Amino acid sequence: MFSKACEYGIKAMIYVATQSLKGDRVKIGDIVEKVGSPEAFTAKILSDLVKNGLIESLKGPYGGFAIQPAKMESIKVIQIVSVIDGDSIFRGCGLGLAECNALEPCPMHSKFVKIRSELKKALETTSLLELANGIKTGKTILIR
Amino acid sequence: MFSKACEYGIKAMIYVATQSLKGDRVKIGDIVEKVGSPEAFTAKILSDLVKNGLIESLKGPYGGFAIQPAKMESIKVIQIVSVIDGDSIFRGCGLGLAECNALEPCPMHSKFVKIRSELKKALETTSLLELANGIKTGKTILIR
DNA sequence: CTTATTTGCGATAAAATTATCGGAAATAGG
DNA sequence: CCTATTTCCGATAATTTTATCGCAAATAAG
Repeated sequence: MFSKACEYGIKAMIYVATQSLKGDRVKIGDIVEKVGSPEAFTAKILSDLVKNGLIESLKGPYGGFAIQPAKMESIKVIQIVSVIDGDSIFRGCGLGLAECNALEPCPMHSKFVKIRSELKKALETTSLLELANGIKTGKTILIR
Repeated sequence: MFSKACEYGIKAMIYVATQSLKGDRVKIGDIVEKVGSPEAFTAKILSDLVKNGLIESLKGPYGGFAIQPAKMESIKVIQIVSVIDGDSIFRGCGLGLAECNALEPCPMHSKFVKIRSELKKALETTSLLELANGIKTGKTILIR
């Protein structure tokens, strides 16, 4: 469904959020330990998310990554996915046609329309805060 | 969503089905022209589908690929997908956890459960005959 | 200003996916 | 049998994705 990069990015964002809720900045080594992802690769992805304003970073000692708690409610999963994987999951054709719409649909089009819109809706309505709270309360996990 | 290999495989199966409904065998060159996929790669995929009994092939002159019309109703898209991409779309965790279930869920688990089961259901209930008929009647297209 | 720390970034490498090539095996027809 | 045709199959190549490495840039603290 998502690329590895996207999976890592979402999980990293969630972990940083849980620590930012406690007022802690986190460094990359910390993140990858808690998320189970490769360090340099994850750093690249986070760098991308920084550029897109979804997370902030600070270099040097006492530096690391953080997300302002006030923003966590408004940051939705779809934004993270869009930055890393683009919008092909929602917009692209399930069978790879260059163009595919109700007028000239691929054979699976009608079957996919509903599923895609539900996926999009789920990602649009799920906030980072909600996901971070799941981890905080121990209801969900980031690694296994 | 699906791999390129899977997209090609599904479209090739649909095209072969439309021709088999007319009693025609089709060769690989014919298929890739109608489906817009690379020849040798598509041949590999079809070979895989032959091994798994979803389509039959015949070598030599007047040979090619065919699907018995009587089987088209019982061949569901999920079988094609399973042969080519496996079942990770239905069974795997959306965030890549090795194990992820209602007891120890990833943060997105509850959001994905419904979408995945609907996707699975759609693929389970969509038959090759149905898709081939869409092409036959001109309601859907395979290439663009 | 110097040092230690940490992200940023470009180059590179490894692995997976997608794609091509050449020839072997099968088969229909003359 | 011989030939033409077509799938099958192993090797290889190209591309994309995933991952690593080394060093530059920034920054906090003494």
